[in-house]
Amino acid sequence: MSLIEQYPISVYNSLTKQKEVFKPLVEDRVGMYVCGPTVYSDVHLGNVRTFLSFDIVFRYLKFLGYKVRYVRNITDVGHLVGDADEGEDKIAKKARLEEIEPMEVVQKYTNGFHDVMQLFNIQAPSIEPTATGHLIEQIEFIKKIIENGFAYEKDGSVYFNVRKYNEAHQYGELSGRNVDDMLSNTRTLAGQDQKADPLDFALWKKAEAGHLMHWPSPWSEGFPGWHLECSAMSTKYLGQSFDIHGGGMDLKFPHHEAEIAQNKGCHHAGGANYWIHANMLTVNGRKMAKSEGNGFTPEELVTGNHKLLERGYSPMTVRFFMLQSHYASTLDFSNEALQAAEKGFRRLMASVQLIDKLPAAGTGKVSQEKSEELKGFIDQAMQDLSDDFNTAKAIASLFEISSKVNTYYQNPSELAEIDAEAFDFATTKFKAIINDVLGLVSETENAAQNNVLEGAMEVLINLRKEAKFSKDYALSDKIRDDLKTVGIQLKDEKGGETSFTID
RNA sequence: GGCGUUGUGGCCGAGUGGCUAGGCAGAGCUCUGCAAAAGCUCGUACAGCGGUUCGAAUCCGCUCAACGCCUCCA
Repeated sequence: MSLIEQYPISVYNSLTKQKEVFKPLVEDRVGMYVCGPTVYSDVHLGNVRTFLSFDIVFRYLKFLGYKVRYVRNITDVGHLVGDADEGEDKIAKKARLEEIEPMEVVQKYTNGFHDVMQLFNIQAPSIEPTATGHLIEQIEFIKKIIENGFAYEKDGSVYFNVRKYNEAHQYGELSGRNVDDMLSNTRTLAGQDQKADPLDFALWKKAEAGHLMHWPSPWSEGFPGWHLECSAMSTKYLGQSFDIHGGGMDLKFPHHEAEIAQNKGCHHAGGANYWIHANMLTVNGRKMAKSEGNGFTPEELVTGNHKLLERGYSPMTVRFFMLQSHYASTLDFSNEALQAAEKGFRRLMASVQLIDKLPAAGTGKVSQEKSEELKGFIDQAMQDLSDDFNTAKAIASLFEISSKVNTYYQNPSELAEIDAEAFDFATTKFKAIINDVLGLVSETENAAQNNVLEGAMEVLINLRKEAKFSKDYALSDKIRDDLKTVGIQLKDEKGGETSFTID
């Protein structure tokens, strides 16, 4: 029985607003599209959370044995600069500010984005298409929507006709809005722009004089609308219908709503069967966002160089911290919470490393009950992961195994009662879930594996042993305390051996 | 105003109609020359008010509080 059959996934589908059993269109294969970053500034921690959430989905699907094509775009055409800025391309604006080529901005922040993804051990998608690389596809997409009568041209720009679309389909099916409500809400705001209706949105926009990024099209020299790229690229790489579409909660409306409308307006299929939305990272209860001034870059996070940070936190600590909550819940950041996560993470990883130091299992009278209990934690963790990717719950089971491992180390007679096969199964899966699914890796291993350091530590440990042997506790304690102040913790083990860990 | 979400013990955070979430912090004990680490034990939490039910933190209603999105326009 394959893992896919053994642990069927259920997922909360934003489109139907209920938890559903996940069934891909093609057996054992999954197509997933996630809205990527707009590369006009550094990503902050809130962005990281979204991409981490889908990293888990990606990793877990693969872990179960699915073949996954994961497409995550790079938005390099640029959207509107928020707040006060008046209708100017985000990237063009930034470019003029820094007096460099728009594509230079794009390259710089794309590189930066990749660095951040790597820092947090977030895997690269299968395909990472750019909007500027798919102008032709987008233009063709618009042509079809016009042909189908759901879009119109006005002065070189093309707009999606929401009202017309709504006659044949349902605009607002994802976000739970209806056209009439929206119309009555905006009647007073309807400006004198080119749109025939305030609800309409741009598919193609004619470039104003001085606009830096523009391309030729049948309608004008201009650029594509900001919802379009995802429709065009998901269709190209995953097909008109595919399995999963993900993104941040804040993209649900209007972005994803428009995407569905464009898809149906073009080829009648709405795109993804399952929509997954990751929730926001908050700081003191407020969404982390540039405009709030409460976002920090990964660099600030690691160094602790930010007014909200008491000190630095390692990337894996942050990753673990985020995985301790469910992706669909808001997660509130605080120094206290991060410090708690740091300790918990270390505890978990310490037990992973302890497994290799354990004696053989099953050397005594084997208890089936205890052996099954151990395997049960793995089973539970898998079930939890299959239950809407509940990493928080799965981690609870992992800590149970962690405790068991510690017990076995301290009391080998307990391990003697565990069936060797069961032990091997549980510990192998334990490591695999931590490393492959949760993407957590030890941050101390490399330092500890340094040969020179190992040698020096052996010298110190032996010196201390001699001091202890001659009951010179003042000296032995000094060695230990002084090492502690430089970040090395000595531990006197059961058998008289001494080990060390690096903070 | 519309749509959606949330409110859990000192902190962070899972959660199912009845059975211990888990992590961190705190208390006690064990081990230890002393530490550290680890193990064991402990707190009986679920915004408020009603209702459904044999039984609800978990279902329904109301109230309060908080948060997110809302056609801007490129």
